[in-house]
Amino acid sequence: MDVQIVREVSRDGRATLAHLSAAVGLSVSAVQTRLRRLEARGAIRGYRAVVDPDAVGRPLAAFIEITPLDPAQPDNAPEMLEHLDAIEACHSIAGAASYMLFVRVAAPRDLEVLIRDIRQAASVSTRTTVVLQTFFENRPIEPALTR
Amino acid sequence: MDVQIVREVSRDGRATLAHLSAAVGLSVSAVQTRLRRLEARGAIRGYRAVVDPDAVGRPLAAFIEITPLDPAQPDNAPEMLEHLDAIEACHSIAGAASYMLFVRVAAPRDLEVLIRDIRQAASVSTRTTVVLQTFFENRPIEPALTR
DNA sequence: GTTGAAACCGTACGGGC
DNA sequence: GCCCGTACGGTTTCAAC
Repeated sequence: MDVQIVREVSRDGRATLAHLSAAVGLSVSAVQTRLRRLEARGAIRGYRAVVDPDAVGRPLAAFIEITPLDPAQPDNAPEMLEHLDAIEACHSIAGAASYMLFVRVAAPRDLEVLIRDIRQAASVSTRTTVVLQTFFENRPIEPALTR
Repeated sequence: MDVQIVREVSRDGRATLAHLSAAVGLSVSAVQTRLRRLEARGAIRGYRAVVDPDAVGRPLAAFIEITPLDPAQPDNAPEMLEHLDAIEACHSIAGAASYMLFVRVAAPRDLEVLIRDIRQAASVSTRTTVVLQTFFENRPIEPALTR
């Protein structure tokens, strides 16, 4: 039941309780209680408008792999990079590099500036892969069937 | 003005028109007109609940780079892969590989199955990088300052 | 862009299972 | 514990300006 609510609200974040109620076959009140609980437990972290990057002046996306220059140093790259608003995501990864970033900028020269900022802010080397075309992204997460 | 509305609604996708109206200093109706126009023009593509991947049984994320086995063949990998709901994003990239995927699964063995499915569906070789920890992701896109 | 009125929705509360 | 129904205040909608 909760799974179905999550699915609906992750497809349409502005769906009304009445609509959700119709979709899952519960009363509005019951849906509201479940939704509030899902939000309180952190299963639903919030709601976002999905924005077209081109429309807000960030048509160029890239992946940036990051490797600390001195592996002996304590490494707090994520905190050092958080203030750069071009960085949309930051993961630590298994592999040659330590972190994988996903970034969006307006133009190639902004990417150059960003890479320089990243290197300076976190004392790291970088390896950048430019995105040529995005076929799809941010697809709603389907609750996994396997338990 | 539109920029400010986009920023607000991308931080809180369920913000009411009344709240947006207060935030940008326009009447509720004016905000509604602008919001409808932004949606119609595709600047706002939709609204999503931000779901905790752990809570829906997909705690394991990975990047998968994809290279066609036969570069001479016409390549329609994205269409071939669209039906796999573990794939959250699919970009074509500049670099050694042709595509970069971002995927979420329940456990390592599901990743194994997924990689096999991808290889078969699209006749490609893959290179997978497991995500160890996500510091942040899906941060709201700030409209770029530079024009 | 604005105002205003009607329809709709979110919320809290009472009660039943 | 979970669910439903109702009533009220806030919200969305759409007309006229």
